[in-house]
Amino acid sequence: MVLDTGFALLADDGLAGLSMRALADRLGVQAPALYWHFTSKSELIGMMALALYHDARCAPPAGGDWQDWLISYGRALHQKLTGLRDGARLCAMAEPMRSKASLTAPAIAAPLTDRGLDQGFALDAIASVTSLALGWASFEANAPMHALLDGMIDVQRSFERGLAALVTGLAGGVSQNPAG
Amino acid sequence: MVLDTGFALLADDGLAGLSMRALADRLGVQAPALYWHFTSKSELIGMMALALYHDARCAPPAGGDWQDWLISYGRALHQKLTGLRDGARLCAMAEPMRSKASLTAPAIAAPLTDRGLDQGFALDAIASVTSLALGWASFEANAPMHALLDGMIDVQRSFERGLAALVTGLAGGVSQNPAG
DNA sequence: ACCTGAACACCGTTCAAGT
DNA sequence: ACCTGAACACCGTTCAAGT
Repeated sequence: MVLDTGFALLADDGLAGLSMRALADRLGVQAPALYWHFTSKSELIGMMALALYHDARCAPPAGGDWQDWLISYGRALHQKLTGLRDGARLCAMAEPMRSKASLTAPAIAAPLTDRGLDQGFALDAIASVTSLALGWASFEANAPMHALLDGMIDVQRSFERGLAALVTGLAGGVSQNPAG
Repeated sequence: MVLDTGFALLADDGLAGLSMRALADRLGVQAPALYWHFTSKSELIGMMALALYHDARCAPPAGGDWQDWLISYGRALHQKLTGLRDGARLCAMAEPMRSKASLTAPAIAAPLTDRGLDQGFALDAIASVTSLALGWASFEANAPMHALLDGMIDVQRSFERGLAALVTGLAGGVSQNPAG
C-alpha cells in the first residue's frame, strides 16, 4: 500500500522529506506515476490523516460507558499524533477533501449513540475531544509555546487532566441535553 | 513591519501564496533581502504565530474571575484562528523556535495566578484551552472531518459548548488542586 | 491500465558583490 | 547596515509517449 510507504517516509524524514519524488523513489517508481493513483499530494496527505483518525476511532475497547469511550479515544488519538513524527502537523495541514464522503455523521456518532447519547451531543463531544487531542499534539510538537511547556513538569499528565476536565464538563451538560 | 505584510499576504493568497519571493515583492525588495531580517521562513512563520497568540492573550477584559478569563481567551483565540485565512494551519505548522525565549512561564500564567490560581494549574488550564481552540480551528478549516462538521448545525455553538465544558471541568478539579 | 522522460513554473536558501 | 543578481538544489504537476 502506498499510504504505508508514506507513513514510513514520514517517520524517517519528517514532513519536509515527504515529497512525491522521495515517495516514488521508495516505491521504485517515477514521481509522475503517483498521479495515476492520487489526484494530488493534498489528497495523499488527506488520506493519510484519515487513516490516523480511523485508527484512533478503533482503539477504544468494546465495554464501558460513553465517557470511557471518549477518554480512551482521546488518549489514543493524542498518542498516535505525538508518536508518529510530524503526525500532528500532517493532520493540521490536511486540506478538505470534497470527493470522498468518508464517513456519514451517524456512523461517526455511533460509538456514543450506542451508549445512549443523542446524535447532536455525540458529534459535539467527539469534535471537542478530537480538537483537544489535535491541539495538544500540535503545540507539543511545534510550538512557539515552549516556555509554557517548559513550565509544566509532565506534559502527558497535563493532557490527561485537560481530557478528564473536558469529559467531566461534557457529562455535566448532558442533563440539559437528554441522553435518551 | 514585515509581519503585517505577511498577514496581508496570508489573508489574500493563503498559506500556499506566502512565499519569500511574494512577500519580498510586496515590500518592494528582492527575496534574499529578507534573510537579513529573518534567519529562515520558519522563523518568520514562528513570529507570525506568536503575534497571533499574543493578540488573543490581550483580548480578555480586566475584570472577572479566572473562568471568565479562560472563556474569553479561548473565544478570542478561536476567532483569530478562524477569522484569518489559514490562521490555524499557520500556527499548527510553526516549528519550535529555540532562540527567542518569548515569555517566561510565570508571565504566561499571570492572568490566572492574579485571579487566585496556582501556577501549575494555571499553565495546565491555559494549555488545554489553547489546544481546544487550535484543534477546533484546525479541523474547521481543514479537515478530512467534514462529515462530522456537516452533522452539526452550528459549528460556532458547538465550539462554545466544548469550551464551556472544559472550563467547567477544570473548575471541578480546582478543589483537589488548591487555588490559594 | 500503468508507467516514463522531459519539461514548466515555481520554491527556500546561499553568497559574492554592490552601496 | 542593507540590498541585489545569479545561481543551486530542490519542489508539485502536466503531458506526450511508451508498454
